[in-house]
Amino acid sequence: MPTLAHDIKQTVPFAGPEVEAYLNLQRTADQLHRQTVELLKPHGLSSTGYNALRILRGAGPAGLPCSDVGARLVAHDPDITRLADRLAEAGLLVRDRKPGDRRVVILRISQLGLELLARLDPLTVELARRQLSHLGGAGLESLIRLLEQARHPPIASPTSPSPEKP
Amino acid sequence: MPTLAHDIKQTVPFAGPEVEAYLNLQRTADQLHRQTVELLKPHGLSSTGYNALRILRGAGPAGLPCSDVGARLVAHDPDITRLADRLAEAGLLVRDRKPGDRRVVILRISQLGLELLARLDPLTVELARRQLSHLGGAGLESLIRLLEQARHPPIASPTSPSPEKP
DNA sequence: AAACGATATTTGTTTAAACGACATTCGTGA
DNA sequence: TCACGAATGTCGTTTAAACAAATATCGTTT
Repeated sequence: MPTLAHDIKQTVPFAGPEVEAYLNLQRTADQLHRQTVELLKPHGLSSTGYNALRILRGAGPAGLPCSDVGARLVAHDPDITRLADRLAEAGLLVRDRKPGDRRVVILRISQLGLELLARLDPLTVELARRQLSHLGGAGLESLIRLLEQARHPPIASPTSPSPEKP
Repeated sequence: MPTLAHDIKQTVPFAGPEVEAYLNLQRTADQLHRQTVELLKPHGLSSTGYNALRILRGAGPAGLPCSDVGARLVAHDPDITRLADRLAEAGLLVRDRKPGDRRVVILRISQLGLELLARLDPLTVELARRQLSHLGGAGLESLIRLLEQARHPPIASPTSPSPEKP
């Protein structure tokens, strides 16, 4: 008779509203993300690739170093090299060495990449609307505010253990 | 002079609140998820594995078929076989054939698995609190409600294209 | 009971993410 | 100018996710 399991069993449903919110967040994000992946798949693009191309479009013809692209991605990808490999092979971006600093590689979106984004943007915008418009204007604003707030905890980076806890 | 890119550039910042909410959702979920992955890593467990074990604990000694576990996971994993392989090899669960129906494989959490969860639960709960408690009780309830609402659009599955749009 | 379709899991293969080691280049200071 | 440390990418390898095909079992019908 494992009292361990028995004790825990009691607390299973939800260990407080924070855990419930966390699980809802992951579940919802995953569900919506999968729909985006499905939308992008027939165009031969991953969601990471799509995000990278949008970042590069935002950077304009000046392009952006690999590291900057990696830092701005929603899911920080430490391996931009291979991501850029695939996008370059598909002709969606171009790679150049930075004139002043030969360490950095500048990524620029190509005309083909711009055209692909121009085709994809209406689709992803429409998808987001189908997914979320029923929350209403006030609901969306509230959700946005709460999510931003969640990403910015008041103190002490949550990854590092609290320095004292006697 | 690519007017295509130029036109789009205007609309880049955010194509409406739904897109802004979507990106915030993905960004926030990814940030919090990575912290959970970091927390679990030293214990040799992936977040999917951790979720699967919690589902099995909730199922009790009766266990649960593979397919049921897959359906209840936050990120529906179509490949439970290999997930169960790893967890079984680590001694965290046991596999049995269902007596009445030899097609289905019943997964049961082991004593070792229960003990691991008992050690991990306080850590994940504390992490969730560090991540989200600053939203406050009202904020958390509001967030939970909005996320649940987001997962349940009023009509027409968002994955299938709307049947008519002339 | 033999055959058919449905269900549940396994297996093989491709693809991408994760992690670490390595190489190149730059800036700085002896 | 030479050496040293930091910054930036690249590459090799391990691990897991994604997808399709194959296998085994069941329930039902003929």
